[in-house]
Amino acid sequence: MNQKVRVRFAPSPTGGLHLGGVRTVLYNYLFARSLGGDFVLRIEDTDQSRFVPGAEEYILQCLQWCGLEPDEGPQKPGLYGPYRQSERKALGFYQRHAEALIQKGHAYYAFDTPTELEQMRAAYKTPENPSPQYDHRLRGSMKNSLALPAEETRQLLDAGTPYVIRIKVDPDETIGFTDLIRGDVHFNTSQIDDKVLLKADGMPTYHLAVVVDDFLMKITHAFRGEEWLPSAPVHLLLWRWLFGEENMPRWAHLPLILKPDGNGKLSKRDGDRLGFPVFAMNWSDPKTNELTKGFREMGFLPEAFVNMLAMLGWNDGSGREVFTLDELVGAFSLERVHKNGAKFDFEKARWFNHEWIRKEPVSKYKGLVKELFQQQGILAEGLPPHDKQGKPGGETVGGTGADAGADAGNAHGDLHFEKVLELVRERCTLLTDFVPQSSFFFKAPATLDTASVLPKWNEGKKRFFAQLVLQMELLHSWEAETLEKEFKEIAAADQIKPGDVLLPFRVMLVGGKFGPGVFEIATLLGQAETIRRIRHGLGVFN
RNA sequence: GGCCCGUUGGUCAAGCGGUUAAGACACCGGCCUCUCACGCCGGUUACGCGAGUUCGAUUCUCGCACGGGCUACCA
Repeated sequence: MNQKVRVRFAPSPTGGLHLGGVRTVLYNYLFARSLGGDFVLRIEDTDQSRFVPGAEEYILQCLQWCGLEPDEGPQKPGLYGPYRQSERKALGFYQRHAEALIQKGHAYYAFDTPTELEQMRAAYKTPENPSPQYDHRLRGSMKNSLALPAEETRQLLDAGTPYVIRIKVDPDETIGFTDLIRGDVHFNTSQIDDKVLLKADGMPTYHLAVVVDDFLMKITHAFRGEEWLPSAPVHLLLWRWLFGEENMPRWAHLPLILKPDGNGKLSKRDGDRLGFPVFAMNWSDPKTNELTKGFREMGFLPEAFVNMLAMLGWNDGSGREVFTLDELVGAFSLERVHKNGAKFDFEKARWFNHEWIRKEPVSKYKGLVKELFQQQGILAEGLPPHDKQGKPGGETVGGTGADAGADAGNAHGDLHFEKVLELVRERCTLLTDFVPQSSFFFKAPATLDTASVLPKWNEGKKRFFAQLVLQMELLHSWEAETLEKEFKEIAAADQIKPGDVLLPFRVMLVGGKFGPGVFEIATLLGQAETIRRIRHGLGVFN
């Protein structure tokens, strides 16, 4: 009754970790945390043909990135190991239970070869029944221990003939269970086929493994995608015969995440096609070397990714959308999980990220942004950027302004770097946006948007900027307010509307028509660099 | 084909017998403004269809339609 809540995420190590997979983890996690339960990671590597090296480590890294780390798993064994099904198979966990089912008359040996199965399907296929099943109707005419004389079965077994073990589902019974999300669900056993439980290689299929492992690992609540609903009756039967239906975990079949356009469930292909990630992190297939982009590398904050996923199929009813993981733990309830699938909307995902970039302290992600700058060659570790550009040492202004502070590699530079991020963050949707939005702070623009300036460029403006440079050089304080005041005074003296020279000023500093307020920019740029850029701009425009 | 699940604006969704049917994203106007963004104001767009139950159905029931999932020695 009052047993401890235990949930599990049981992925197959076959490739990248899909959005839907992460959401399943998330709901598992939220449910377990909110009830003080355990969250277990179990690796379902029973299909050798689909096993991909590195996939397990990758999954773990994804969970770490998302902040959804399991309490137990292959790398953190608890009392219910091992946590890889291949290892559990080696211990005979599954074979034993499959045999037990045969003893009880609920399973049987089947010797049909893959070719024979194909032949059967071809032979019985009709327009009304396009996919004939190996079931109570057909098993009598197949090669199995139910149809064959006992003697022949023994001989086949003794001869080492490859076999599988199939569940024996008897017809005409209605079985059902109460799904935590969907309510009562019923099935008629006449529709259920004799699924393979143990494969010829001795590995269990998902059906046997999930039941045996959930029992052995004392799983109390099992979440999985809706695509599993049709096989739930098989699992229910297995529970009934093996461990008792009353011990079966409560099931919760989660709605699917669908393609944004058209219909069907979201696949990696859709992401490639529509230009957005589907995997949590970059995944490169070891066989094909094909690289698939992940949300992380695309510039998403894990907090935003998780938040977005949580809202895809659940909400707290209040209209609130932005939640931290801890807040989600507090607010989450299975009753409010939707039944219907949701089309994935990348725009909305971007919006969540934007919210999080604005919400989090920049210190939380400045390291990531710094890396992006370094990748682009805009910032080098430990080197003041302007020096790196080969400015003559003598020209370096000691102690004042941006030059001394632009080095993001030391404490002082760090502060400057944070100020820059602070200034541009609200126009960044993805972390990668910081590069185009603020690289001009560290590297003078390579080209200036002359098209926006030249048509209206004249002698008056030329004079104004020459005057501005002179005045700036005399300034002892370098703050946005005084700058703006100075700027406007010169304009007034020259009978120029400030609005007319603001845009050229901006273009000189950043290269184009974008960015935060010009005086804020100039402040962070520093006196020397600002003057330098104005001079350069004058050279270009004249 | 069969079985199962689902169906509120373009998308995510609130609603749980009586509402002018929330809100968010997107979109379209406007304001703010040195640019871009933010912010603010405003706008377009929805209960799949048909029966029933009821004084009254978006809400309950049943059909239909549509969408989705499954139908492997894959998970």
